[in-house]
Amino acid sequence: MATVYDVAEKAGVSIATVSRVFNNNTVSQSAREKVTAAARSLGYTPNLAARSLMTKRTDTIGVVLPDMHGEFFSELVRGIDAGARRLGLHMLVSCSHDELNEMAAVLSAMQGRVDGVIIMSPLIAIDALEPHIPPPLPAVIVNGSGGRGLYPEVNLDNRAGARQMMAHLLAEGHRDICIVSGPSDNLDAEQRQLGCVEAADHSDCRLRTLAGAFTEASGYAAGVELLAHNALPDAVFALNDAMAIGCLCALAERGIAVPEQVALAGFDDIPLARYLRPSLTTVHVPIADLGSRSLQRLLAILRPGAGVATPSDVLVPELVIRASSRRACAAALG
Amino acid sequence: MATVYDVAEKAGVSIATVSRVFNNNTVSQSAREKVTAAARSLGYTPNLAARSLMTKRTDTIGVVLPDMHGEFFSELVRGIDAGARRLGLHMLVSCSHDELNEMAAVLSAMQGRVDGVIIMSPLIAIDALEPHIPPPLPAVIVNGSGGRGLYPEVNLDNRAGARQMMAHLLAEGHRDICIVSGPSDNLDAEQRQLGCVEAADHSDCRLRTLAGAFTEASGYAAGVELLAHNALPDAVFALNDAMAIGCLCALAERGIAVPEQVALAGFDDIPLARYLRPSLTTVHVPIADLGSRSLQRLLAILRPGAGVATPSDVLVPELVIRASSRRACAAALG
DNA sequence: AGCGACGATGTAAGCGCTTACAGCATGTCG
DNA sequence: CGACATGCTGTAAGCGCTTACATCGTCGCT
Repeated sequence: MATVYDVAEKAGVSIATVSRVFNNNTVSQSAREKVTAAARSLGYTPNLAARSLMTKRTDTIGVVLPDMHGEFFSELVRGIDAGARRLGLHMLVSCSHDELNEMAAVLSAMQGRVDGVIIMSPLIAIDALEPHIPPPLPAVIVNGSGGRGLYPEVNLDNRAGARQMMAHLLAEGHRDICIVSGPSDNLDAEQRQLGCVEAADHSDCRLRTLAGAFTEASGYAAGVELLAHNALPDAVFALNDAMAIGCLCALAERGIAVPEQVALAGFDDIPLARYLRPSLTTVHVPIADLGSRSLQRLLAILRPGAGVATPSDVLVPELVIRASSRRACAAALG
Repeated sequence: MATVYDVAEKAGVSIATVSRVFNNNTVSQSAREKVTAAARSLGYTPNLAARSLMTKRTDTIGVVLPDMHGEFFSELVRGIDAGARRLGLHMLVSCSHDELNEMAAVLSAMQGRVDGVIIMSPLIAIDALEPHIPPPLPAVIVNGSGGRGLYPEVNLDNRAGARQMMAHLLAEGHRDICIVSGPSDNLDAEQRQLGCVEAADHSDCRLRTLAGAFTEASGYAAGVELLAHNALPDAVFALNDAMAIGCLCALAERGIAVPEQVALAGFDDIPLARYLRPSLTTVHVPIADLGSRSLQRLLAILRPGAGVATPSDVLVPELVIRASSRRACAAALG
């Protein structure tokens, strides 16, 4: 590998001039041309380790995810990557951390490799995680509430989304609503459930809960359970789309018509929600936005003054009404 | 930030000894204890830039993807990450490169940041890409055929998968089969189509093709098209699951029963394929395996001798027969 | 003509680390 | 008892780069 010395010699200048050319400092036009020509002919690329040894920067940001299953995470990464590339930043990704120690290990291993990290931790409470974030490491928490304000957060208003959906279901005339919950330790799930309860409390509706785990399989199981007890609600609100799909499958298998006999709703608005039969009423989560927004936040720390801080840290999801929740005539008349 | 000097001073040893402790070289027990104690109390972490300046290693591998849409890529990344973490490697990810220049730029930007790269390039022919891979950068190509053997490849046998599915459809008695193709420049799509044609050539079946783009929307459009011409085939084979879902939606909307009136099959076996109504017959692609296998290949280059080379570079997908392709009675009797 | 200002360039000092080499006790053997 | 292998440890030389500082024309000005 060629070094600054090789380029300098070939171009007939000093190494400082070579360095200046690659760092856009003041260099005469003639010198710049000689250096770039020499560099090209030698196939020179600056050694990044040496550079970051001097500059203390890595131009890389870390992304720590609990998992990589499903479209949610890939969308998030996409959102971050898009912004990062525009800024000339790289992205160090690590997933599959459902456990505190593992998360802490990854975080400390990232130290020195990244200028900052974006952490998504719906399973691990932030206040438990905070002590494990190496102090010199700038961090932004995405979609994980419960922090003590040590790190900026970018959150999705899961609660508001759930309330919106409940309002919609109530407006459609449903009074016996069953929610399929998420994993007990998942903060998104918790917030969504809270929103449901809040909405129900302000109404005259009956709210039941069936345990789920944010997977298709658990949604399917919930659907089976629902039918076994022979007490179909007016509407089923699965707290994510994957479970709604599973549930829909169970209902369809047993000949229950959606939305005629029971309305169904999900949460997330994954791309294929609209292609289900019936198309799925759900809450649209701007996942990629969540990613790009958290990157902006991180950047506001890394390059103070450069980027304007985003106005808000809370993204409000949007109700998407499709066929699966259309007013069931029978329920409306009864 | 503390350095080796600080730790050495506090522990009363030389910096060489400190370094040895952190690199598992021969150090007396007593020295090791003094150093680890000093390091802990100072919160010392080795500076990775300085280390890789000496060692020429980054302990990081690059992953270059064309995109991050859908579950395919996230699964792939998951497969790679799992292996990488076990080996103490980090993962630099970059996505959204549907264009040669962009890909080349990312590749050259990764040089010096990674010890090797895994490149997935279904859109860009490998022989066009190869000249843009910096020569000193070890690389493995995953799922992109057409290379000249300069780099190891890990491929999925798309053709065999398609042939299997065709054999199944033929065995079910279908003789008028319509395939919904993928994007014209996508190599996976190309191979799958080739497999279909091969299988059809060895049979007495009629094969039609409708253009698709690997998206739900294009599958939906294909379904609409199919019905517009009023000439329903015996079976529709969408060359990926997303299109099968879109197609199913279009058929269902117009009251066409699957599989009674027309059989339907997909390719990929994305997690929710089994939860569709009817559940989708498809070709199971071991995506995470593709990822971990390519990592093994890369490792075989990076640490020669350490890992046993994998026996094969070609993964054969597996037919998964579900409800959507069950023999249509009418067709069987007719 | 002589002054300071200024822009381009070179020199050299590290950044924090690994590692070849040398040094220095030990213990072992002829 | 000297020669020699053995096991730890320290010294010092870089890895390839950025950048403070010094140098050196050149120019505009009085």
